[in-house]
Amino acid sequence: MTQTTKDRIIEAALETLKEDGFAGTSARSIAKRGGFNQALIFYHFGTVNDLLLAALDRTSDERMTKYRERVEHVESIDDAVRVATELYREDLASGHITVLSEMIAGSLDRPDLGPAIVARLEPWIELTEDAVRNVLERTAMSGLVPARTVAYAIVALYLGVDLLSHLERDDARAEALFEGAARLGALFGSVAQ
Amino acid sequence: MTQTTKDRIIEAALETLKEDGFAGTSARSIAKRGGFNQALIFYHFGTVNDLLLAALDRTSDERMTKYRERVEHVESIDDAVRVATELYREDLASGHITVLSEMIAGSLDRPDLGPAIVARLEPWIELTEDAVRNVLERTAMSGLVPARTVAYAIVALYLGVDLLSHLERDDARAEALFEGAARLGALFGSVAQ
Amino acid sequence: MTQTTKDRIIEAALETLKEDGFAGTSARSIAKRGGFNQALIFYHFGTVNDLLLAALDRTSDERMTKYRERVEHVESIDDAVRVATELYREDLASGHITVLSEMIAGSLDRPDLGPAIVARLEPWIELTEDAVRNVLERTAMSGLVPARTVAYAIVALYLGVDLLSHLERDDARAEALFEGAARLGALFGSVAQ
Amino acid sequence: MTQTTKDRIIEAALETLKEDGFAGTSARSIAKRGGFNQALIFYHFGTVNDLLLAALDRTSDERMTKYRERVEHVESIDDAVRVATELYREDLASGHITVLSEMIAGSLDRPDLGPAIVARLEPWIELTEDAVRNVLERTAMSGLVPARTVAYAIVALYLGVDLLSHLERDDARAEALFEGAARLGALFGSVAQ
DNA sequence: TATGAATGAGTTTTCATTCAT
DNA sequence: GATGAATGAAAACTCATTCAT
Repeated sequence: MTQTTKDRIIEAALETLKEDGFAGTSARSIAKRGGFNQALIFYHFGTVNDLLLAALDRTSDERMTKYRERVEHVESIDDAVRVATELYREDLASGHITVLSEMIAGSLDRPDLGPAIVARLEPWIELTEDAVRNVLERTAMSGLVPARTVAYAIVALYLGVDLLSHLERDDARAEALFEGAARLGALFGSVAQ
Repeated sequence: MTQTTKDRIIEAALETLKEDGFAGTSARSIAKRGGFNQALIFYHFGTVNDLLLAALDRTSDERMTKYRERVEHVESIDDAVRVATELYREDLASGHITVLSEMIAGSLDRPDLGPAIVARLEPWIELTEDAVRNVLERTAMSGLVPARTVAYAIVALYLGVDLLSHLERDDARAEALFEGAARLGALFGSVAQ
Repeated sequence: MTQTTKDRIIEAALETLKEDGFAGTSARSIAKRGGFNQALIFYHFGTVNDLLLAALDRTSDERMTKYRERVEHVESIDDAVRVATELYREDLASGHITVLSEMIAGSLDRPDLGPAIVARLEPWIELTEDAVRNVLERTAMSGLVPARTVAYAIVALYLGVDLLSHLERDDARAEALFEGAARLGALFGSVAQ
Repeated sequence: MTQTTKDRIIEAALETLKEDGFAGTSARSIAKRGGFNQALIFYHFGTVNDLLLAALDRTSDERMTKYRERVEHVESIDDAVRVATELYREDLASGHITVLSEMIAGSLDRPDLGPAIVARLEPWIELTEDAVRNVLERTAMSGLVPARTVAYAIVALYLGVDLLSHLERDDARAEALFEGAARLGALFGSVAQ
């Protein structure tokens, strides 16, 4: 299947976001990287913002599919930690984390982008909520704490870890965190079951 | 005591950061808000970056003092959650959260700011580590998981929550999270002691 | 043939260089004189430096063509002095001298411009060297002094005279110098042949 | 004898001119190098321009004294070339050439500096004229060409060589020129006497 | 669809100079 | 004499966006 122009533009935007960061991602830099005319961006997407959102949607959709597949089969805390670790590593390798961090960070103070980003975060919280509910029910821990709040905490934690790894340009601490979580998960698992 | 010009500039920078966000914080906008000449910033701070870092240091120092006082007396999980909640609310009210979020987010892809921010984050992780170690020791849970990793997770979570609240311009979810933590804390407290 | 925008910009730059001097030649002043937007300069030339060099190349190329034509037929010292005088007068009238002087002077302590200027001077030294060699050979004076050194001296002298005329805003002394050269040339010519 | 503040400022200006070039010589950079307050420049010299001229006068006066001593005893073309070569080398070593070049180049298009520079050049032309006349008379060549014009040519040549050496950051060609002059001088000397 | 050209508003930073103390 | 603070104007350059073709 031939790649449409819109696709080419979105891909150039994603690459630019990964390589140059949000601040380095301008109509000019995207067009240069993609080898097309600046104006094409405005023809196809109207504004740079809209292109950026489309690009975020692109990676998010891809990742969301993968996440759904895996999360469905999570049954225990052990499972949950293992799957989360795997997905995190994939996110990191694919650059999805970079794009997400850059977009969130870059959108913080842009009234035109912020709300759109928030909306795009919601499905992730819901997905996480499903998984949390799954685990809580099976481990007879439901009722202790609302699944929604736990999900929110997990997403917030994920986001914070992303930002910090990104800032430090080092994910050693994130890895240590996942390891710690694995150990705790094992412990709780044995207690809770 | 009369306020020095440097103070006035720092305060204008903080206000601008709070009101207009990182992207809206330029030499021009700061000077306009503070009612002084743009060039004065460069006279006193050399670069905009340096002013921004000085401003961040200013709020951070103030908060750090408060945090230290309170964290010292934390002895139980209950304590820890209660103090964290209080401090979070103060952070929110004072605007410190806004400034911190904006600075971290804005610095993500600025090679000149990023490392400086990372360095400024370290004392917070250490402070948290002390508190965590305190609690772990007193609740006979040390050894389960390294205090440093827990501290890192807490700071990352705090950061993530800040960013999300900031993005949503609503802290209801953060409040729910603290409430949930209080409940969990109570539960664990009774178990662990 | 219609004039391209690049041409318009180059011409505005040359005019500004002639009227306002190197120090007075900024993106703003060029754009104002040419009646176009400042940003157009950066769109077409990337930097002000590059525009300035393009402008210098423009006049230099024009003059170089003329010089080559005339220098080819130089056979005697008389010829040489006569042609040099004519060319100098044309240079003066066309403003080429002004542009050259301004660019050289202005580039003295600009590490980004200096080397580019030096490179652009070389062809002129070579052209002069050819002419000098021509004359030396025909007048049986070769061997006395290296043609290259004489060429260097002539270019340096030309440059010095340009600067001084420019500084004084008066070329009477330059004219006197050419007259003196003519007289000397006649004398030497009769001796050397 | 203690050094006056004016002296300190002038020296700082000269050093800055030598190290940073004309464009790098601002009130701020001079003050920084000299370790005094910017405003002191304006207190003592009124404007930066006036300080620069005072600095030029300082080196020029020093060199002029030296030149006069040596030029007085010039009697032959050989002498003239030898003395000129020595003085040039001293000028180069002392940095006087740098200051002179920078000032002339920098003043080209500044209506406030240009004329002042021209005035300061005149004594040098006169000094050269004396030397030329000396030599011409003793070598029975007077009448061939006006001493004044020859002097003008020599000064222009000197200036051109300075600028070119300065631009190239290499004085090899200037040295070659002096050598060539020495050879020619020897030849002419033998013919003319 | 696509593009090269064009623009107005914005950025950080540096400048010579002034002024109150 | 000397200084720290302050200022208005200017510099080069980048931005998202528009427009005619």
